[in-house]
Amino acid sequence: MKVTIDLIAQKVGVSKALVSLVINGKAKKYGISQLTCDRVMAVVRELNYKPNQMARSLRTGVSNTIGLIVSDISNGFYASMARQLEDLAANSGYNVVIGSTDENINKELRLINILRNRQVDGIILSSSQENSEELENMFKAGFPLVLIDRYFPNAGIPAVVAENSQGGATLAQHLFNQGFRNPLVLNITPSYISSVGERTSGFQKVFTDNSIVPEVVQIPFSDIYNVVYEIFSKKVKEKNLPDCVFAVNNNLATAFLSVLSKFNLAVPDDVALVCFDDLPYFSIIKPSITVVTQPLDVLCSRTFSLLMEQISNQEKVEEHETIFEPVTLITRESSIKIK
Amino acid sequence: MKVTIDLIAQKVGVSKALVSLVINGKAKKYGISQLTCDRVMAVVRELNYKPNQMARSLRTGVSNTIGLIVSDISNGFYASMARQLEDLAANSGYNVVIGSTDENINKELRLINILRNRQVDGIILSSSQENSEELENMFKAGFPLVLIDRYFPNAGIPAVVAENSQGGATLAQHLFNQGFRNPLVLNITPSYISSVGERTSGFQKVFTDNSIVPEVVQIPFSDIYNVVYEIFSKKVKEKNLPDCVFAVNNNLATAFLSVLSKFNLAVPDDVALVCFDDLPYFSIIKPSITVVTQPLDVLCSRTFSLLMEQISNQEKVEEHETIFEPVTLITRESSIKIK
DNA sequence: AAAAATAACTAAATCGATTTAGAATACTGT
DNA sequence: ACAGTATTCTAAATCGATTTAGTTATTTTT
Repeated sequence: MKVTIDLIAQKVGVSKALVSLVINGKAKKYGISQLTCDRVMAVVRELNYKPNQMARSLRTGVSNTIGLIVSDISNGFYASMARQLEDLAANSGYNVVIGSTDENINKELRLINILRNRQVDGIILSSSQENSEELENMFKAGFPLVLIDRYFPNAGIPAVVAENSQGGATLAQHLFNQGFRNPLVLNITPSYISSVGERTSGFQKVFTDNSIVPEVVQIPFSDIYNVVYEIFSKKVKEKNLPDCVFAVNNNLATAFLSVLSKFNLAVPDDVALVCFDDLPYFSIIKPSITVVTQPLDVLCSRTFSLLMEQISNQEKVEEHETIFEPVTLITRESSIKIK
Repeated sequence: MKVTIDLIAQKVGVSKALVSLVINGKAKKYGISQLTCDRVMAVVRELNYKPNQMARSLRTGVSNTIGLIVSDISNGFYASMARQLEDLAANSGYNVVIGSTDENINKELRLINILRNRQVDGIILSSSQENSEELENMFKAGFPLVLIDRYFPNAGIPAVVAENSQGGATLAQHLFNQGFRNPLVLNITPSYISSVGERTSGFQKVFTDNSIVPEVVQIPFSDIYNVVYEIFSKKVKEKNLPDCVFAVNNNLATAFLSVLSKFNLAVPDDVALVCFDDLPYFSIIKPSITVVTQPLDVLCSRTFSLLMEQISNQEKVEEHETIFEPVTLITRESSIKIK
């Protein structure tokens, strides 16, 4: 037997309107007597009544649910992001529905649609779109949306990202200072994704400013290990190894390390390594891995605030600047030149 | 301007009942003419109408959403689990709402409540409860529930778990065969959690059968690194090191490796290591780490099927046996005795 | 040609809440 | 004693779908 607001109202002998008002803390506002409040709450507790969220959402148009869409929730970076956002959301009475896109543009669009039909109050999105048209329309139409990790320059959609370009440059400068002169960039395809694109271009600029043009290879998202293996297989055969490698994310770094060990090559003696985003094991292994890290907690809390702002102030849908959060270089053994 | 079923009905010039029937594929059943169907669908497409899920759920009592509750979604194991379940769910038209409990019994109960108020159609749970009373009641009351990774013996709640005991035994036997005689078990608190409990007891049995009683230390979930550090700090001081360590999960193994390197101790020369659940880096590092792995894909698909069964057959709420999936030993360098 | 059967559709109830205008009662001041 | 004001509460509309009993028009049967 279901416990609905009608049941409560019956038991107490009042209207369900009253019960609703009491439950939603509007008793004072509507001059409901303390006695009545207490009687209602007593029954509510006795029967452990919890309002049906579907009914509530239908009426109010608010679901207290937000959507989080990322390329792959099993990826450690996004998993941590999900966790932090989950906690922030929970503190504000929100739940999180999660979707993974596999970097697939259509899957992303489909997911957005599904979540909107499910009346999520807003979406936090790490987009794999190539252009931002659809997202702009959505945002301009007043749907609460915040981009995280990846943004679209000049699209006017609120976004919170790391200073990826700066991060790439920092790593490049570090390698250059160490005396490395023959860098290879392992970049992820699709390369139009802002984060990896900017990491690469920031990296490139430092070297080209020093008259060195880094080689950049594109690795498809879906088949990292094998492609990295092929690349190094060829380079080993041609005795054409770089003296250092920049992996634009930690999956690439892991694949790279795995491939190197297959070829019995050592870091940093044979090839140095730097990468984006720390992993627990990077500081444990020998050699430990030099990285640039993003302040994930800051990214998440900024993002969540921006979303909440939009959700509460339905009117103002201003253009938003992208927020760039600074990154941190952690120098470890993998990038120290052996003399 | 919202696109509702009323709008569609108006535009086409039919009742909204008809629109609903057409949309839900019941046109034939209700003898609606092909012409009318086509006219409805044309408008539906033109206005890109998608039914409001809240309204639909309110009416039907079905939300096409399932809940996933784990201790921590940022943990790689659960993140992968989430991803696999998300994909399975998506294929069946379901969304996944995620919650993390931090191994906190009350948080878990609260989350279950919240998800149920949100009318999730069922819950997949990796429980941190000490006893299963509440969960049993829920299940017996007909709420679709499947336990994953952790179960309650004789509770009658459907569960899909790895052969943890067997896994612990396998690792123990491997270590014993390698000649290790002084094992230390790093166990997670709370230890009533079936998975880690059984890993430990399975491990212990093999050694006690060989007249060796392994030392077991309890590490609180929330502060792994520091506690492991303290333990080894003491052991190093007392020159009382074990010759091998069994970490009941990969977080413990990572912390252990980190601590060991702090003390300049080497694996496996000073202390060997085996652990439960593989990580990408375990096969890359020197030495690579011996592990027992769970067939996560099988666990997930079995779990999801069991949940779907319950969701579709509302009547039969039978007692269920726990399903145990076999685990696999991957022998690597960290457990090979140096002569 | 009246009765029965079929085809194609619709009205209205329903799910479980929220919200607002206004009803009922008691209390003031003159 | 009565209009005016508080106080406390309720009726009914509403959100956007689904579902079922029933209506209307058409065709078939006898």
